[in-house]
Amino acid sequence: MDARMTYHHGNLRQALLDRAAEVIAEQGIEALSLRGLARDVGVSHAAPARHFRDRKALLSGLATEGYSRFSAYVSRAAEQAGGDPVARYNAMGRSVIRFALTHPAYFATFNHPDVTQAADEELIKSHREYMEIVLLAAADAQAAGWHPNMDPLVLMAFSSAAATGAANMLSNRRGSDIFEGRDLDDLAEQIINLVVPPSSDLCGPKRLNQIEKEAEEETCNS
Amino acid sequence: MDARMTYHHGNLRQALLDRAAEVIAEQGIEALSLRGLARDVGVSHAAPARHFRDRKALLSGLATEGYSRFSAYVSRAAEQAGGDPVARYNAMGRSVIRFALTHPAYFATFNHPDVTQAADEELIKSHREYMEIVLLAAADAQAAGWHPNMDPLVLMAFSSAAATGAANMLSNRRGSDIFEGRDLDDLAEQIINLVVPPSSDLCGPKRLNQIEKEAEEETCNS
DNA sequence: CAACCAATGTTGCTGTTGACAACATTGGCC
DNA sequence: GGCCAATGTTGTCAACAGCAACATTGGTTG
Repeated sequence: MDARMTYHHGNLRQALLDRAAEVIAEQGIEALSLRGLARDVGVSHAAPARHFRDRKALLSGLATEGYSRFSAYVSRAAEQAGGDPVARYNAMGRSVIRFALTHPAYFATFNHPDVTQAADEELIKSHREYMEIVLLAAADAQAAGWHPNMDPLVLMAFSSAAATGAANMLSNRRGSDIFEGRDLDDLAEQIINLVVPPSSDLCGPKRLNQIEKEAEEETCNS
Repeated sequence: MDARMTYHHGNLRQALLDRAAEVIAEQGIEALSLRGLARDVGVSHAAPARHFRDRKALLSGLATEGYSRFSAYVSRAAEQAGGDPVARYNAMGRSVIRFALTHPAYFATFNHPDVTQAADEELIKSHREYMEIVLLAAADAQAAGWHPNMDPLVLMAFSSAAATGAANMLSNRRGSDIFEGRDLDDLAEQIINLVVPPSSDLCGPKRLNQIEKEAEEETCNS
């Protein structure tokens, strides 16, 4: 009843993005239509075109916003994890899955064909910023003893693939899958622990002495 | 000019699936329409409805067929890898990525929201069969020394997530991503080697003695 | 202050698509 | 020979994307 009464909406672009996130979370990404959004926001059917050329552009905008939030979310998880770079990287991995489960709408856009095929400059930039955050963190973890001899880019690719793959698997559950009855958070933690051992008790040259001293059990495998 | 002349097509269902795979590979999954397929196959616009209730059902059918091929493809890769269960599992991981790159149409359906949200019985069965193949192979690799103390289901989830995540990442490349100029096959191999060490030189209790004997370098980390 | 104008929103139109209903053709089966 | 289930066709409707022509607004500038 406030801004809606005026001819100009005031912040239509953001209103469309917000409503789009709601619709996706409620009814899935295929149920999204520009005209539907226009109706929901209380605006004529062609108004969205001033802000988003077409459906792809809207999804792309949503993905751009999503990557910003994703970056912030993952960075915050890293900060809260303390000082050990390996523990931080582990926490980042877990946060990827948590983000996918708590913000399914944004996460759904990341892999949507409409978004991945036609990416505009802004989206590419947003995505690259995210990847660079992860790459730096991977390099830090490496410097602290995680796979010391690997190419950091490969390490980043591996861990990103595992984390987003797990996030997909756990959020897109099919009707009767094998994970029936499992605790998702617990499963996620175990998976990420296989990607990045949670603390710095790594199985590598730098740590072999330490391992030998221990009870010869599950330093690397449990 | 052969079967098309008769009133009944003869094998419309399969013709639609085949053409759909072509269209997706050429123009992407969003460009797919039932009416377009009907035109391409030379049949009236409502004929496909006899075989696929709606677009989702078509994609679901394609995914079902895709999982069958996927299972066969991955199983074949395992067979060709020889007898060592760990090497076999590694080969299966690489084959997942190869499948995604060589059969993008089928792979694209696996993660499509229309397919993941409404899965029919057949699709669920087809998907489960694939997962069970992988689960058995994971258990074999485990018995041969790969992460001996972990829950096999978690191991399967981890490696599947990593492999399909990597497949997604490498097939859905955005415009200017970090992997510019890299050899995809090489990247894929390195990633999978981080998931499952290629041969049985594992980093685990059973192998610690062996590690100690070696030159204290990259048994686990390179 | 008045005219202008760029940004934004509206109305109306066209073509495509999905979904449905009524009808036609075919081939197998009794 | 007739029945009938499976399959394909024609016709129709509503929703949508995309476009064009027009309307309203607020800020800018002479």
